[in-house]
Amino acid sequence: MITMTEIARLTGVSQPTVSRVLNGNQAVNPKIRERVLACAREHDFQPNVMAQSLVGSKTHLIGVVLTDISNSFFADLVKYLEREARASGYSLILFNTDYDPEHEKESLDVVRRYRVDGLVAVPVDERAAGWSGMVRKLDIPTVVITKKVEGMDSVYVSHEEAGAQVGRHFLEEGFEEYIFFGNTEDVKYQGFAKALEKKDPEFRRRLTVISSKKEREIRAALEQYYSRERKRTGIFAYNDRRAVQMLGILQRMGVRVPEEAGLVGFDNTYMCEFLYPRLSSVAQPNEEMASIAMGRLLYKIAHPEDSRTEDHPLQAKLVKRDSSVRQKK
Amino acid sequence: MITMTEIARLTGVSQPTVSRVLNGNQAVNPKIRERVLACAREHDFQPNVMAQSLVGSKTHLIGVVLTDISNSFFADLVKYLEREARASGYSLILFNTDYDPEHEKESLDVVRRYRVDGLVAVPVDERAAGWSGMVRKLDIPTVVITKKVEGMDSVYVSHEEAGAQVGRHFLEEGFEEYIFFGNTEDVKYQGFAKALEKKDPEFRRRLTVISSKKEREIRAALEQYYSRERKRTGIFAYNDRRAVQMLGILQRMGVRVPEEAGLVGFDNTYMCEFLYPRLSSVAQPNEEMASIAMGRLLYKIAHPEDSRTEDHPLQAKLVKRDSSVRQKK
DNA sequence: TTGTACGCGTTATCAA
DNA sequence: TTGATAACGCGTACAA
Repeated sequence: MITMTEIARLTGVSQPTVSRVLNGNQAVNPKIRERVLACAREHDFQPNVMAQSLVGSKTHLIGVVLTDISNSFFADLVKYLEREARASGYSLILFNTDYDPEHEKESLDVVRRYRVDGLVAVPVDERAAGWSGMVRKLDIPTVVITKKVEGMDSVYVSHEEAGAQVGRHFLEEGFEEYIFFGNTEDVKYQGFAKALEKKDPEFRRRLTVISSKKEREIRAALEQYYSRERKRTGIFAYNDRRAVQMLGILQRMGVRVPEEAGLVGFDNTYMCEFLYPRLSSVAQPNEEMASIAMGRLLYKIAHPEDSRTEDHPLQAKLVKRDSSVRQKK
Repeated sequence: MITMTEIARLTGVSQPTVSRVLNGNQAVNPKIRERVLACAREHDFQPNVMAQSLVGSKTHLIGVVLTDISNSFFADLVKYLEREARASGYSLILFNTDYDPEHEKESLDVVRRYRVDGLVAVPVDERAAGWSGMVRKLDIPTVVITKKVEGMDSVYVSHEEAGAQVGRHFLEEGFEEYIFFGNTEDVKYQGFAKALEKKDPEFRRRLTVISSKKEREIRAALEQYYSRERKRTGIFAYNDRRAVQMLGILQRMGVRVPEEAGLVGFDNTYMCEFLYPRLSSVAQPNEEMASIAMGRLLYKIAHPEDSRTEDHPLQAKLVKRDSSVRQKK
């Protein structure tokens, strides 16, 4: 691949002159300018970013370290992050930790080796011993996304409030028993439970939790659940994947949705609109989240002296659809 | 961030010695070795890849330029590509073209600027004037994935054969009328049509094509379709997204699946197993595809003198589920 | 307006 | 076994 020095040789000028022409900084003799530009175009010159960053100490790379790119929620996020980065002349170097702290550690090392200008991280477990210390020690402008980490810039959706929205929705719709499909350590669950408890201090007696991801076990749990007489049940699944799974199982069991069981998912993925019945789901503002995160990151890169830390809680929004709303008329 | 020169200063040796210690190449005085290693550990030294590549002319970067990361099929692919790359000490620099040739061109420029060691590409339109010329001119080891490009290494699934499988499946299951939901320029369609035509030269009279992505239009088309008496209809959707959409519409219309209409999707995404009825779909061997592509790419990087080009057509496999198979018993 | 000289952080080649 | 020294491709101060 052609270099500035090579172009300089071909056009009979010095390398810095070529640099000046190509960067359009200072004034140069129009004739030389043309000659150099022509030569550069002819050989399709592209500056070596590696060399540029070596001298300029800017790599124009943003490290993205996340847990699972195959999850369409994150894939979506990456798409928007890439768009924002590209618009500002940055590129993404991507790492998938697969929820493995080892991979995460490894990725952070590599990220440092590339001297990325900034880092967008979705931690495997932000509460794990030393995670935030580890990241802070990298000394790279960082924004945590989808999670809140104390003392670090975080852009996230309040899962607690989101869960509460679902709880309130269930109350409005007159559900009287509840199933949470997921892990109760999830903040979504906390908010959900709190909202319900507020109206009904004894709601836990009317709550069933299903955590398994295996169809057989889920089905068994549901069959046991339905082995007694039930009132209208509101089911909250911790993401759309699980919600679709749940919907399928309910349908196979012959439970009518939403008449007997209302269902709400999380992430508002494209299929919500397609399913029958259409699936209610909590929408996270993905594009906004990516945009704010990248905007904040670029600001931090541009203002390294500003060591303040910002918290960006965003609002999720429950999109109510047929799966949890009683048919009118 | 600490450098070798800095470590050299701190430990009172020369910088090349530090390099030797850290790379473990040549023998060095054990005492010095320890001293240097200790210092490196203490400051968590990570070599500057930019500097390394400047001299070594290897960046350990693989450029990934694809059309739409938010499509879970590609997201899945990226996950496996990343895994393979990581295993060989490479990292991914990711570009999302969003099906825009401008973005694609731009991405390829940036990829060159970073002097990536290899490129994995999903072209926006591999038949577009100059695409393959453009990529070839980059002079970077490249593997095209999911598409076949003459004269370039390609790893892909034969969509023609995949479509044919669906056609044969419809024949076996006794469908007598057909809907193709997608664009007829798609090779899937060609294979599908050919397979059916073989048995029934006049099958086109029994074929309806729906290309719109808008629910209203699709529904209108279906209503028109069902305005006359119909035999059992086999519907082939060009991907699972569309298949789910189609399924929802059919269910809303009260068309029974698979009794009145059989449905087959494409990509075999996770939800196929969850839906009711479970969705038949053509499975592409994603992991294998990523693994072969990356393997081939690494080979080409390691053997730049070998300019042969390899074609890797893989077999898709139709996974038959309830949505297209008559219930037994 | 242009060229010389230097430095960024490494690796590699020498000579010591 | 170690240390000078050059080189990679570029940007930038400085001198001309």
